[in-house]
Amino acid sequence: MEKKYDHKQVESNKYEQWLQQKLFQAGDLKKPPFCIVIPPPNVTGRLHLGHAWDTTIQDVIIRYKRMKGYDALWIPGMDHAGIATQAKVDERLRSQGTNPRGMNRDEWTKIAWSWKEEYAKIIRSQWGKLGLSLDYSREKFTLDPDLNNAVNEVFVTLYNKGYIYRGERIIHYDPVAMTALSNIEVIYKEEEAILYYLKYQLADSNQYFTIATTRPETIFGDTAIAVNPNDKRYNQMENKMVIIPTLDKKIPIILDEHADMEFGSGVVKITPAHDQNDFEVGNRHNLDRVICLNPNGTMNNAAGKYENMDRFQCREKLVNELKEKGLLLREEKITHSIGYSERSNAIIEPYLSKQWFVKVDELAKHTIENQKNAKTKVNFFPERFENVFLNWMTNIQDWCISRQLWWGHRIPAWYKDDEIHVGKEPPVGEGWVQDEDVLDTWFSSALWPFATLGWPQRLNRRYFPNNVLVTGYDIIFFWVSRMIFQSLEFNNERPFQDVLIHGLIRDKDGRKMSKSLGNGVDPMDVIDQYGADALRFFLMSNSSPGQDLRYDEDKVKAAWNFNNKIWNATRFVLLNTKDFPSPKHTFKRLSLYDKWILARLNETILETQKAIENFEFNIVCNTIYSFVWNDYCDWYIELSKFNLESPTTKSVLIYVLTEIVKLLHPFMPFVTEEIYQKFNNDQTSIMISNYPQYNKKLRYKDEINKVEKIKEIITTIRNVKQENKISNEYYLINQLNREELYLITDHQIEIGKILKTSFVKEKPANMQEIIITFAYGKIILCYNSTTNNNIDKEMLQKEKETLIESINKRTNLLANENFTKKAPPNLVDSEKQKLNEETEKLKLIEEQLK
RNA sequence: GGACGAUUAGCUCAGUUGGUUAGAGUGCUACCUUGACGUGGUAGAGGUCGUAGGUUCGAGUCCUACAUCGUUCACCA
Repeated sequence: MEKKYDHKQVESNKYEQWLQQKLFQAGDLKKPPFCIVIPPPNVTGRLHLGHAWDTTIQDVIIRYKRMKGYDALWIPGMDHAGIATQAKVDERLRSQGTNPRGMNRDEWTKIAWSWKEEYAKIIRSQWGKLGLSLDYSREKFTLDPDLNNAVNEVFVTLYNKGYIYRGERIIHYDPVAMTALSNIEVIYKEEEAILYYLKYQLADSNQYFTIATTRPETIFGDTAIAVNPNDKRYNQMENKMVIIPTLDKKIPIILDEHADMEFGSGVVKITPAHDQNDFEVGNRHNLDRVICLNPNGTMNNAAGKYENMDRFQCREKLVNELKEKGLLLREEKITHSIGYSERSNAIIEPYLSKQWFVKVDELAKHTIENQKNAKTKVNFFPERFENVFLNWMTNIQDWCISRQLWWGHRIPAWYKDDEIHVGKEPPVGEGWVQDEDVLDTWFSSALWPFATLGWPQRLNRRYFPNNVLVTGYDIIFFWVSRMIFQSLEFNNERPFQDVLIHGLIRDKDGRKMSKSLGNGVDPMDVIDQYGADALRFFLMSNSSPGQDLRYDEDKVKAAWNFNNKIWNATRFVLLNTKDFPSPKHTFKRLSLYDKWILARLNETILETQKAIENFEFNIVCNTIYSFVWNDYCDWYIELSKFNLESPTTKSVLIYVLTEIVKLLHPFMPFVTEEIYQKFNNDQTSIMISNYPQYNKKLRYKDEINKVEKIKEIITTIRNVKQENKISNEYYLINQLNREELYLITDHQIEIGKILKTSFVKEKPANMQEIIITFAYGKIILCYNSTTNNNIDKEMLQKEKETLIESINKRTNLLANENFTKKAPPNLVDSEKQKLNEETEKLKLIEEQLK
């Protein structure tokens, strides 16, 4: 074995072997089922650290459950990611000199599919590097034919129920991706903008209104101006006409509550085709809807001479014209929020168009109702995210699902004149034309937990509902909520019992990782440098449920160091158990230390078990880490060195190490497999070994106390030795109380070896002494020095002071009847005992100070 | 404006249902190179737990208010 841990060597080939042995494949019907479906990554690119985190959590759960005896199924898959992928494919085509929109749809789609295959390969290889135990025999893609069938089934059913409708509405329109978006695909940012005050002249007088707008180019879509019916300044002017600035067009003055008397001049322009509120005003007053923008973000013929000019260029030119004509009264800086497209980052335009929508209120009601039933609800971890979810569900708006793209599930609707046919199959007869649009990607993702399990043909109920879904809080609205309401609607059941929500990965300075900041970290680079085990252990041990995680390379290094520590512990065990593995394993005549480490292991298993079931992986990692490093390596291995010829010691060394690698396997699959194989005769994988189990019989409370006492004595002596700068020539005299006296006498050989000294009966001549005080007696340290031992006195004095302080505190506490009456009795007892010990110790110290 | 989260050691973070000397990693200081590991070992310094009140025998933990940072929803002519 190499002295330095080599992650590249250890991690190579293992994944292929696991695959070959079909260890990731589920389906053993004798075992209880357990199922997770992966949140399908987009086929737009490579996996990032967020994916690594998300999937590692799932792999930990799956590997743990598999070792616990479950038929653990983890279904892999990928998402077609409509807008994002189409943009990437287009970008590539353009860079090759092809205009993607000039292609025919089928040709383009072929290219998109080859893109998909290309990236699917990359993603699969990255999953492999991470060590994810995915059952590839069940892999799905959101555009697969069976998924398409599920999508159509859902669309047609909801349409027939009246939950899906087509209508002309104001939607969020992305002029770069040239498609409609749902409201949650818009990201609002607070920004400074200019509020332009425009002069709307009355048609038949010199009087005018001052109207403020941040989007002057939309005046071409104005069809009225509105004042509040209660506004005495203007309400008598209803139905009079005003002239749109720069245009020779008259529009009426209307009375509507929408106009806020307090805001600006109290008069607002109404642009029904480019503003949600105005659209509603328009409906109330039967106003025309004038669209003044083309789908690509340029002005249309309603803008007259500005036709075909970009919307922002038009704004600039128009403002100049208004200025020249004296129609711009003033400009004012304001901050307001501007909507950007989540995908293309283009400024969103509210736009009147005919789109498909899901009417969500009934579905939402059902979902909210279901959350009140403890037996059928989806359990959120951490719980607080349930409120976030319910809050959104309560205020939900209809979901715009049509997208003007080529990459996606085409809407199963056909038109012929005024007729419409919605169905899984095209209508018979001539002249029908299918809707050009596709569905929102999330429409298909929403079916993921059951569409991947054979729905609607035959839903595999064995794995449904899924046991747990793992995802980040950023997609609760996009995905989690939609999976829940669709599953309740179509299966009358939750899609998963539990949903585990994690945070986002940030950079070392707490900033979001993003392409534009260039602060992203490629998990494959990290794996190359430190190994997947180190990356995984870093991710799992440094995060707490629902909280964001800062990426810190130093912490990955620390995880690597842990790897190296285990590796070298293994080296030690192997070097010293050459005749093992053999059938000679024995736990006969266990020593005090053997019992101690077995009991500590047992405690570790118990804590691990408890925490892992609660998804508290940081606790699991830290518990195992400290057991391995502080108990097994620092103490047990050190102590074992004085007893290495004993087969029992060898057996315990191997046994505990084997249990350690099993405990760690879900977190660090590669190195644990490597080590497990070194002690495993039959060559079966650690993946299918049994996860360590707590054993009530191995508590050895007495032995734990004894060893903890020995550790305390050793540590205290080391401390005194260092504080007093005592060289290695020193001796100890045991003057402890009876019980402890014998404890130390029984083990004085190894204690002496560890402390590099020995016990003597009397102080050797010419030596000075320091008395080390414990609650249970004293040990005298004899040392060879010409210096006086004032330091010793100072130390004692200091110790005395803190002791007195503590004794006073405790005495007061115990004198307080409220405490002794109300506090739990065991607490009161332990306080009394501590007080006794402290008083004893104080006596001894005072004696010495005399 | 509503809701949620964060505020604990120099830094990054844990801290279960309140239990009395608040933990880890990293960094820092001193010492140690006897074969598991110097990517290590040993010992140590370092915190009035954001502020102010309150409940309680007892508060980092529960309640109220405030402050700072962040997230999110809504509004935005």
